[in-house]
Amino acid sequence: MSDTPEKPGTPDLQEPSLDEQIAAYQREFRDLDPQVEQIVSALGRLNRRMNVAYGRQVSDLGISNAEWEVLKTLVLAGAPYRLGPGELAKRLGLTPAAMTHRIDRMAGEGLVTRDRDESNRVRVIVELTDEGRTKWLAAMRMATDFEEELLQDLSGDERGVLGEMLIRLLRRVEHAQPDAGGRLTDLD
Amino acid sequence: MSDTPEKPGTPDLQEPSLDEQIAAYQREFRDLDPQVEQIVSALGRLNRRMNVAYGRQVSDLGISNAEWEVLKTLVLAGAPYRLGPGELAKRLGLTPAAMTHRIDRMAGEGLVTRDRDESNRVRVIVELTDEGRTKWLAAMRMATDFEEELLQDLSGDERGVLGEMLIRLLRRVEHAQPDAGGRLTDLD
DNA sequence: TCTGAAGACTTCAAAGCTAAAGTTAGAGCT
DNA sequence: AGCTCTAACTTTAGCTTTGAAGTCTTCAGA
Repeated sequence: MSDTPEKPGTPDLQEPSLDEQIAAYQREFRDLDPQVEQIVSALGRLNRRMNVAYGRQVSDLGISNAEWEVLKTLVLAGAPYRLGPGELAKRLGLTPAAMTHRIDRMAGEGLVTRDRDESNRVRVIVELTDEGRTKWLAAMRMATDFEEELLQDLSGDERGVLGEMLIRLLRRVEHAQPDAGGRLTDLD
Repeated sequence: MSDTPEKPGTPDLQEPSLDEQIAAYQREFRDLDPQVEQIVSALGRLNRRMNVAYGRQVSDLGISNAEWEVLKTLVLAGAPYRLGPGELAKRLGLTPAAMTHRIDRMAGEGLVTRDRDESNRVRVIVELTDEGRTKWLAAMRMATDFEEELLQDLSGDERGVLGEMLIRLLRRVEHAQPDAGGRLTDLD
């Protein structure tokens, strides 16, 4: 009964420290480059933690991380904040089937509307509602506060350097085409 | 018919470029710090792409990303590569229920064994099989090759700087305790 | 105009996860 | 011994996602 009090839905996550982990890997796998491993593992852990943090924040608004992703995508499309399910699915990396269900829920919650395109009745138009936009804005404020806090220890120069390096890595992964050898391709 | 030929299970993922995305956000949200946004978005995208890449690689070994996580955790525990379901669940950030099912599958595939602890029959011991260890090793080789390729453009010095900065960020997120205000907490 | 084909979702069945409700073994009292 | 409590899984019900199989336009040809 003394353990960390957490919101349900978020198990505890007890990992060995990064240093311990790298040391253990080196014992088991001689060829490991500890510097590379440090970067890769830190990236992975950072992301996990960040996603949890985002999830908790937006849950206070009554939405899930998944729903927030949809809101962001619609806002990014620009006014009038409309996209078809297929396009949404592509940008979010989901199957169209999953998108259908997600839109169902969100429409039920009043975050978006779903209508047939009258000029081409095969198409469907998903549009952000005012409520959806309001929630997006609130989530955005919380997220940017959190992100600023996260980067607090880095100076402006350091941030520039970090951003530049990450973008170089990103380019390497994004530009790598789906290839025969099974390396370097996209999506989660 | 002309689109990228991909393995099934991995939708296309068509996002706007990072620059476009940041520009769009600035139009919609005045307070945005583009430098922060660049770092955060790049982190997120990098991780998505990397996870997909890992997933494709290990699928060639007939295992899923989820199974590979379990193999890694067992190996990290060190010889004789044993852990209980509860401990595994904590380290992987899963519920015990999910762990039970995952172990079921993996035991069925011969990657691990599941036995009751004779000295304390409430406990269960999950142990890596030789086959499991072999697959872990093969996956590890593919992963490290991929990671080395990913970091190819960074010099040794740059890698050091990057790693150090990421660890500083990680510390900030990991040390932040689950708190009342709903910020900075853990798990995926 | 009718037919066939393609495109854009939607529906359906099955996989994998979470939350909550069991089970069962070991521990501490009385 | 007998009881109750707790710990460590397992089981059950319900979601969310995927892959595959529809359904319903629209368009191009015959």
